[in-house]
Amino acid sequence: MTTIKDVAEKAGVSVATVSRVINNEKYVNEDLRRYVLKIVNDMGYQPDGIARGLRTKSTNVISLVIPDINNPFYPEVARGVQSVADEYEYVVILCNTDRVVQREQKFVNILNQQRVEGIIINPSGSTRREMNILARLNIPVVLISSQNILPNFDIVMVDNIQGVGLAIDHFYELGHRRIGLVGGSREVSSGEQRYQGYIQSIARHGIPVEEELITEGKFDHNGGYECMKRLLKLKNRPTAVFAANDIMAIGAVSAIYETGLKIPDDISIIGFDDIAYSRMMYPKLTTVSQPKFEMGAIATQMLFERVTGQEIPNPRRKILDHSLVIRDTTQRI
Amino acid sequence: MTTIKDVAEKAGVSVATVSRVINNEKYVNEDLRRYVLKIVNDMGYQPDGIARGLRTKSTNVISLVIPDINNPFYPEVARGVQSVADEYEYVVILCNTDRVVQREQKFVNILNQQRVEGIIINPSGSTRREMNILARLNIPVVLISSQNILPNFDIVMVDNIQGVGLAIDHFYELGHRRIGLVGGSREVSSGEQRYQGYIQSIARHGIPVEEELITEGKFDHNGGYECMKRLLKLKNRPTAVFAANDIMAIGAVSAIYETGLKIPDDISIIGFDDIAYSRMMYPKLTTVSQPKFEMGAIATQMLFERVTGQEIPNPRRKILDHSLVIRDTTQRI
DNA sequence: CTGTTAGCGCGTTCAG
DNA sequence: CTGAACGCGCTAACAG
Repeated sequence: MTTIKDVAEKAGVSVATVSRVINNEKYVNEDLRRYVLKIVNDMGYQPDGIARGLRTKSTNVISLVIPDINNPFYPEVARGVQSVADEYEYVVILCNTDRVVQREQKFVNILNQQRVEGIIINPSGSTRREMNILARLNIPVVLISSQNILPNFDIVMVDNIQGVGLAIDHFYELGHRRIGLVGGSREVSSGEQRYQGYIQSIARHGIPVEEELITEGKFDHNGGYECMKRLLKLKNRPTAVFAANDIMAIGAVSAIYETGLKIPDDISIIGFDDIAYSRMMYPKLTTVSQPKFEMGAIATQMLFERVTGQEIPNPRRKILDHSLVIRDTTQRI
Repeated sequence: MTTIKDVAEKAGVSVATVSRVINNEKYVNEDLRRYVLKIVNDMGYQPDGIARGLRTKSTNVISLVIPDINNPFYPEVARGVQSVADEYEYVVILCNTDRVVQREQKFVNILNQQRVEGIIINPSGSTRREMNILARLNIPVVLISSQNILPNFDIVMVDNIQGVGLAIDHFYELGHRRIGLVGGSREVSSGEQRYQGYIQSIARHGIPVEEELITEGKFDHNGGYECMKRLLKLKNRPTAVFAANDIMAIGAVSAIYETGLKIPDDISIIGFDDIAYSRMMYPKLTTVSQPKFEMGAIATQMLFERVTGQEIPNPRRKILDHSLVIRDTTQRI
């Protein structure tokens, strides 16, 4: 690796001058600048980001920590993150925890050591202990799609309770009264919130909440499949089902098809997220849409406002718009 | 941030001793070690990865550069990469180029400056120029699912030509003779190879190659959709279609459904990759399966063999097994 | 406008 | 077994 010193020697100037040239500082003679630049190019010199980082206390890297890279929701968020990170000339380290909290903590530790300048995270769990670990880091943290137990972090999310409300309202208007829940793990905040949204909406319509209609599983395809299986075994099975996310909804669809039932003729179904696949599948999935790319982009924007040292005293909470996208998996009873 | 010096002062020892303790070196008194360790924990000291990196010339980070994070194929590969990176206590910087070559080059430059220790890449393009840029880096590079123009890099891939052969053979055995191609961009090597596989297999069965049955589009849902649209407009449309990857196949399915045709009754279809959706959708997609997770894991393993300085003289080429997974989108004519 | 000097935080000699 | 001194490659003062 050629260093700044090599360049300086070859150019017959001091390292300081080379440093000034490559950092585009003023106060360097135009001719000299051009000359040095030429040498830099000739030698293929690229400044060592590590050494520079040690000096400037900046690494130009942030990180995105997510629970499930196989759920297309997160890649879409990641694209949003990258798009604004690009503007700032930052790279992003993507960490996928596969929902194991222990891995998440290990990542956070390593990231801290690597001196990333900020973290955007959708926690794999939401206990106070985990939040404390994040709080102890001395770098900005933005939470995505997650309720904060400690009021320390900026948050970007949609209103899950209202979102689920839209879904249940739609079922109600279509005449459904026996509505099941294919719920996600209530140990993560979106799981809990969507559960609450279900309960509240059902109650609001004066429908009795029935335990047997409520299931809970992992936030993935198999989780949805298993939950739906249970619902289908009921003597009096639901005519409509809300699933806590699209992947679970797709799992539920698989379960329903397996028993020979038709969608939406026999059972209506609504998901949450509006991943790309929802409009690629047949029948196309009715779902509560949340702005994934924007969520990543806005979170990153908020992160950089802190990374760049702007003093923003209070944690901010940004609620993004959601909407019900009615497609082909819902039908009047 | 507390530094090694702070710890040393508090413990009343030299920084060298603290360094030895945290790096688990021998030759330090057991009692002293325990004492220092306690101080380290009390103060919550974490060594600065940047400073350490400057000294040791190692950053403990590698990178994975992919063209399309929205194609579930790549997240699966990424999981494989992460799984072995974890073992080595490395983190991985994920760069998504959205298939723009220019972005890829920018990433590679930044990564080089950040002194990542190795790169796993599925190039967004495959020109000699791009390969040269990679070759000039002085770090190990492993190519995934990509032919190498320059014989400089380790490669992990499946035999695309044989893979497509499996698909065409299956069509042939089912009685199909009019077989269309929903092809991916031939500017990337997997696109070109799968095209060649199609041509060769068709010819091998003594079927005349017809230009009108061959289309080419972007390697995504819309690409497949557009290609299929063109095929459907033909006076004499194909009875079977091979798509260059599953996402394109799903796009083709959308196009077919839009015209009211049935799958597989009216048209049979086979994809490539075997992404998770392929078995979640209805009808379930027949496809050529390649081992995604393993591909990432093996590539990373090969990368680390070079990162850790083992002298492996010749570039290696690892061909992984593929197989045809027959599901519900193919049928006897 | 340019060069000299001094660290950033750490790991590594080399003495002791 | 332990400590003092040096330097990794770079940028930030401070002189000139």
